[in-house]
Amino acid sequence: MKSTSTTMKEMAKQLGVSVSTVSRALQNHPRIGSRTRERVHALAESLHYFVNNRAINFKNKRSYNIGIVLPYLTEQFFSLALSGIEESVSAKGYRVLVMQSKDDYQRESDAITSLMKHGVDGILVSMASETYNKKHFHHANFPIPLVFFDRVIKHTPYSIVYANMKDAAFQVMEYVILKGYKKIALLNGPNSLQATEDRLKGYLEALDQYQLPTNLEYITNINLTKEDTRLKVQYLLELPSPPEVILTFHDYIALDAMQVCKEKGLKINQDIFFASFSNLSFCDYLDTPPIVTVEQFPFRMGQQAASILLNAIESPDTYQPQEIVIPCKLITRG
Amino acid sequence: MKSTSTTMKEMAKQLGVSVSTVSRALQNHPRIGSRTRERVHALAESLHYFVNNRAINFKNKRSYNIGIVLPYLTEQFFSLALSGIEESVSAKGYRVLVMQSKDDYQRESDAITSLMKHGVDGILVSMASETYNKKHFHHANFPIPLVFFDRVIKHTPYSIVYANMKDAAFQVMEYVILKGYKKIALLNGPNSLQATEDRLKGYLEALDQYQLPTNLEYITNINLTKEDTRLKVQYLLELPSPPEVILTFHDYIALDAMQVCKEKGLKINQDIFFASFSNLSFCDYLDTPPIVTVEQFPFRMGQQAASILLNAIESPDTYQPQEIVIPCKLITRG
DNA sequence: CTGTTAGCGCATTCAG
DNA sequence: CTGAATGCGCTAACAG
Repeated sequence: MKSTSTTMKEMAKQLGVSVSTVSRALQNHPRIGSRTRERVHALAESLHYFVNNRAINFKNKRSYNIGIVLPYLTEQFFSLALSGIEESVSAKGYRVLVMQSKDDYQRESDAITSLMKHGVDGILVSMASETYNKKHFHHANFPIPLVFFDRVIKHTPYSIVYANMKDAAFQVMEYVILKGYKKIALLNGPNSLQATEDRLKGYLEALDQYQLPTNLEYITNINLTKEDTRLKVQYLLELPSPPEVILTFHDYIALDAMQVCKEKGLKINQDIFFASFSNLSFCDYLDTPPIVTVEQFPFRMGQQAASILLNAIESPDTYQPQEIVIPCKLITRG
Repeated sequence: MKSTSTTMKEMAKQLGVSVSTVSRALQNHPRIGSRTRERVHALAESLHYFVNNRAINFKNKRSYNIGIVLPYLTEQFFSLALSGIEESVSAKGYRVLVMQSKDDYQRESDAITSLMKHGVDGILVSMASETYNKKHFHHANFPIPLVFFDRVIKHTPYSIVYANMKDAAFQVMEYVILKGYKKIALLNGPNSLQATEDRLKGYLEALDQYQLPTNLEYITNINLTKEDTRLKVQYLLELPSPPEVILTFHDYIALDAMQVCKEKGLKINQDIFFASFSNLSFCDYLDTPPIVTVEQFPFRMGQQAASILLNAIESPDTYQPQEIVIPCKLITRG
């Protein structure tokens, strides 16, 4: 008894009128007899009729669905961004289709294809860290608009929204250097990410500007897994001259790195210090948080990206891909 | 130049064949000339043709979209559950449409309506705390299957998946009582939630079983906002005989409650203790975490709920609403 | 092996 | 004021 939903057709039949009459009655079209309108409405009510928006959208080649592809829903940064996106688009009558790439190229590519075939009106992407090949985006842009946020590709025909991480990295370093530390390691992300490059640039620029030596042993990359973090922190701690401060890719990494240090008997914010990015809310509850971090405003970033995408969807003729750089805010603790 | 995507119709015209031939060629139908098939595939390739799945789904009255309505994407519990849902359904070719109710009745009701009209294949809901009226769910069940998770309504025709919070509350209390504490307050959630009632039952049962007096002053409800938490914690601390332990609705609340205590000069896990629910990952990084909490397995809960829903969608004839109670696991610290 | 027809649910011409 | 016809993109039953 797969009770299928009521259609206009059935109602038309029951009332002995045409489908177009039912359609007009339902949308309170001016040129409809009030008598007929009443009858249609009454029947619709009793049959619990509700429109099949998919039919309408299908006809209009619109879905009012926005696709989102991001690495992990469980990372606070992304769930905040998603929340901003959802808030923005739902206010304009759109819905959000989320897919996780889990930092995997194939999953990301499949997700994009799936969204395209399904006919979303636009796509928002924060790239997987393992995405070196960017082909899967290129066939996606037409005819569906695509906007990158946070993990973006620069110099492409797409709009991008991201935080100025080079500047942020510089500021963080500046803060640490002015605190008097000289041996500062960088636990950076994977090289496939623009954000990794930007952090490195800011890091190097700060060392340069404050005339500190660049020690290549202090610069290391991780693939964002816990295991790799552990490995690289151990490596740093076992250097002949271990760092005083570790600048980590973001707060999650800092937390795991801290664990490793604690296991080695080091006291955080005493024997070793951390600087970081992201300003995740739970750091406020820590007794030994990173001494400095960066607020990247993921919620706002999501809203911005969504707003650009909606604009691209609703005014395709005047739309020009744009690049929005969100300034970061330094958060210092002691 | 709103470049609309290529259709089979166009390709058929270009090749001088019928649309059905193109359709068959594309899906490698057995009864098609290999010559024709090649030509069609070649053209499809060069035109970057991809199927419009919406047309197919529309025809088949399926969307392969699952709607999710939950309070907040930013709460770790829900993002974990969503992650489990996304993982389960995407493995079976479904996509996930998320909407946040923000614990608001109207938003929740609108979300459900929007999803229904849009024609999702099924809906997963974790109820808004302000949802007292349950009407909006009832018209939703036909013809779309609906499954509640975590914040469920018992005794309804819907499937429900939830953690056994009464049992969990009892176990937490038992642990606290056996530690020797007698003055235990309950900072419970809003009464609209089943989980609130369950926690209260477990709390009372434990007091009863261990023959401790029930002090009504120790039992208080909050609406899950930071402000209300602050208010109620202050109330508890100002009682003539303040509690030694506060059992909070979940870890987020515990964190905020701890802040209030710290501001009053109390030392956590010394002057006052906390017990809680949820076992959020960041608590592992705290120096003074709740002494006991409950792992509710939100990821698995999401998976379970998704699997029941998919089953309801794919085998509607044999589907029977079911009630899955996920056992919790006590996490003790110190 | 291939073309013709019908239809999914609806809005929208165009005719009365 | 209302009905008939058309089409959105595609598949499938029915004919050849």
